[in-house]
Amino acid sequence: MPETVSTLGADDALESTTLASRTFDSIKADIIGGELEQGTKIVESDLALKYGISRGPLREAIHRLEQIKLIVRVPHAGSRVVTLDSKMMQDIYIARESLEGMAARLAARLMPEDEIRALSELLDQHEATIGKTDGKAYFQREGDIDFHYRIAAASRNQWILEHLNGELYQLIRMCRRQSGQFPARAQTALDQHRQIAAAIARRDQELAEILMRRHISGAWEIVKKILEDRHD
Amino acid sequence: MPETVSTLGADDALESTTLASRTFDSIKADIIGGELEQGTKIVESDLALKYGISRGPLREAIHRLEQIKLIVRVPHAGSRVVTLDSKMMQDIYIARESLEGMAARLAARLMPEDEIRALSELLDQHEATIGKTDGKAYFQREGDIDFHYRIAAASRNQWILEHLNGELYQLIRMCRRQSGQFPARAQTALDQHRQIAAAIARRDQELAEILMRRHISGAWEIVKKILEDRHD
DNA sequence: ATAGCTTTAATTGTTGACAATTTATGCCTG
DNA sequence: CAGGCATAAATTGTCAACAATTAAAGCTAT
Repeated sequence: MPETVSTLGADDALESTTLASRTFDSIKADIIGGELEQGTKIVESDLALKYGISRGPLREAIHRLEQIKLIVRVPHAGSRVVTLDSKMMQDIYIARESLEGMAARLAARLMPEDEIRALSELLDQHEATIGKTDGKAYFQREGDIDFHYRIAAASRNQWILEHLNGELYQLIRMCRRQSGQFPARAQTALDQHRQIAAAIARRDQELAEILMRRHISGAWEIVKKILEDRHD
Repeated sequence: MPETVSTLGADDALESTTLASRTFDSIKADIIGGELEQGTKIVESDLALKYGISRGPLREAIHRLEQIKLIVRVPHAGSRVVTLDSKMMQDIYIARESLEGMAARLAARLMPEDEIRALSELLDQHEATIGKTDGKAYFQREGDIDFHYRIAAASRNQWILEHLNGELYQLIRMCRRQSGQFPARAQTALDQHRQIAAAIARRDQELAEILMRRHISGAWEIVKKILEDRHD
């Protein structure tokens, strides 16, 4: 089992510096993991008790979760776990298409050769994983995010990186959990990843951006279809 | 003096529902306006006293300002007003180019006819303003943001709209204040706005996106040059 | 005189109590 | 019996005191 989750940098830091920060991570994990179901009412006193802290830091955690759009909050009324409807998912995928397309363009210009090599090796690992596990969904997905994360990081654009990694990828994880498994797409995705990596290696900015955008909008079309089929 | 600031939706709500929210708006205005200079150390007790509230809501305001990147905060050490260096500005303009390009594409697809007409009338007002005031900088700038805001809104993409309006436009305002005036560009910008509006009216998604991206990357080139000339 | 350690002050993180607002309950009236 | 007003409960917003951590000042030793 290859250790491809190393560069993720999201679920680390459980031993963080502050109570609010740790609680933020915990709740985030609970929401993404599904322990806290979508639409659940968040009651500050209850959660404070549950996580064994006082309401102060908990409020801070909630506010940060609101910024990430994992929680919606109406003043004086309370907050609930976000419920992802089709429209919101579409908005997220479109924003991601735009930002990651630009990231791929920048990566083609700026990614150093050794990182490009490492990216290629990562895709080799993915191919091996697909062969072995017949597309065991979980690792595929984390591997997919790992690929996208590396390109975002290679853009050397702090704003884009933070918003992809801190916000959009979390929501994408939730979208995927909601729309269930689609292991058939594993090989297709890998092929597209290879093409994108090749464009970056060739320093073809234009193509890298186009391929990335096509890759993501394609992913959205799949998710969209699944959601439509379900609601009939 | 035409009232073109109506659709802005940013500096409104001084009579908001909660203390933290009002304070957030006040501090934000003070930072953008320059009363709180870049790099200023933020001391919670001092600010709480200055704004006449307790540290609780003030902390919430600070955290929100941190999310918007108007304040940088290191745990246990304190927070300062952000200092915009050239790299950060570039990151912001690039992110904006990506997102607004996509917004323009979506607007070309989705903007209703009456909004397109209103957009055109807005540009007429801008032209009149340029003629009358010989490019009085302030109104030009707010007018410019007004134009861009309408397109972002027309994208009907909540994520993009919130992040442009809530985060990037504020930072752009700071960038502009820092790089000083350049009234010569007023007519150029207006021409480009006209072309973008025309592409949207023609429902030409591809062209609308390309023109918007060119418009913004051009704006960055100007700002960049000013910053370089200054530091020599 | 300076480098490094110790002690002190300033600032942030956390807590529990209090005030304001909203939502739910129940009573009264038409 | 239904609708609306008044009251009560629950929940969020705000405050001021306390604990923990970091930055600064002062001191000693080389």
